[in-house]
Amino acid sequence: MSQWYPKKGRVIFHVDMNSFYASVEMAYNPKLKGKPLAIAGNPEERKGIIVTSSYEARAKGVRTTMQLWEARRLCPDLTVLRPNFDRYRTASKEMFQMLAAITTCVQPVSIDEGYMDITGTEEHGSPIEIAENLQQQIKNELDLPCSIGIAPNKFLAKMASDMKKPMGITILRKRDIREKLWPLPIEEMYGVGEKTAAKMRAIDIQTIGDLANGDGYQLKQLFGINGERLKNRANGMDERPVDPDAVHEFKSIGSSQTLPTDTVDEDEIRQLMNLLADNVERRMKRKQAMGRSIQIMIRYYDRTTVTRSKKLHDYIDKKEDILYAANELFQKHWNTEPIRLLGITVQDVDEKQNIAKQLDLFTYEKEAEKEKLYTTIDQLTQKYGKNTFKQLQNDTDDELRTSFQKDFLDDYKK
DNA sequence: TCTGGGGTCCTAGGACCC
DNA sequence: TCTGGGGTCCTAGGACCC
Repeated sequence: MSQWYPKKGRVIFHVDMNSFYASVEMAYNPKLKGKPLAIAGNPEERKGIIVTSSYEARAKGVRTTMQLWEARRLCPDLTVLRPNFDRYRTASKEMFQMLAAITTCVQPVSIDEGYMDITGTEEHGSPIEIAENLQQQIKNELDLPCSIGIAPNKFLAKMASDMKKPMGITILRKRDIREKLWPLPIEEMYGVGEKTAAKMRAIDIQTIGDLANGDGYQLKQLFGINGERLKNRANGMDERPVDPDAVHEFKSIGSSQTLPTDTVDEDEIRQLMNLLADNVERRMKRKQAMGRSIQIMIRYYDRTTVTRSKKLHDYIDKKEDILYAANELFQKHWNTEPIRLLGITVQDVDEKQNIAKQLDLFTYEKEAEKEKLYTTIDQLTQKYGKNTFKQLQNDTDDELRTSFQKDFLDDYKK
């Protein structure tokens, strides 16, 4: 007979900073508090889009990705600041330290949000007490608002943190799903974007509840593995662990930039490629990383975008190597039409220390192999004398013969 | 006078090997 | 002697998220 165990669920937090960049600026300069504030790119260079805005600005209709001129039209007294990433990184670091003081099982997802698995941290209090204390601490010490979702898994915690902003704490248990999650329109589900939402509405899935009760076969046909996954999540199922190491396992480092105006000028293009390679090198140095694939992105005047990539023979991290590989791809694939944006990304990235380990292992294996082969050669030489190499040529053991020929035979003859 | 810049994950076809 | 099917790598593109 199988024994009945009480099901021991997890307790997951999703901590989400509210309008993070704008809030950091307000904490830095309290005179901005209570005013409509937006962080935006350079208005002179057609990159003037809203990155983040304060709740006061949102109340006037200002939205992320909106053109700056449009935001100003909706909200004439809008204060606009350029992003100050160093400031945001510093605040982010301090925030994550507060999370880490509660549990080491913290997974940063982006600069302003992260998951925590607080299962088994009862000494800090009940989940709600922990959340309330954490939220207050972030508010008191950093002057920053956040929302916290509490749930048995990552997906539900993420959805929960979205339900009450700013400064919300929301619990979303399995038994709350029907009432709190299912009525939401399908596009509010994490993982469902514009395209997927449109496709779902076309098959009459309007809410998360419709998805939860949708035809699994049809969803699989239409969306593949993602259809199954989304349906499971809509039913509150998500086994993904909170992974504190994920943040170190980054896979690519890139830089891209939109030109002030579309161009075919090769000097201008060269200058930009140079700048991008510089950015990538700097960020790779900062992360102590190297990579062995290179990708370029060309967005043309009409916004059609191509990416071209190439696997390299060696790991690279130097600007000259990045630039050389990127230029090669660019020369080969540019169709000479006016360019709007260029990007360079180094992929297959790993931390230097890991690469060193891989190389060490590789070298070690080579050495061991070599040792083994020398021993074999010695034995063969004893047996065949001068005819050893002739014997090897005729050896029917393909693997052995090619190994000898390729790597070591010449060496040994000397 | 549209739509930035940083990423991740998934799919799909062709090459190549067994 | 014209043929199966599986696995992995490489490349390109698309969807999504913040």
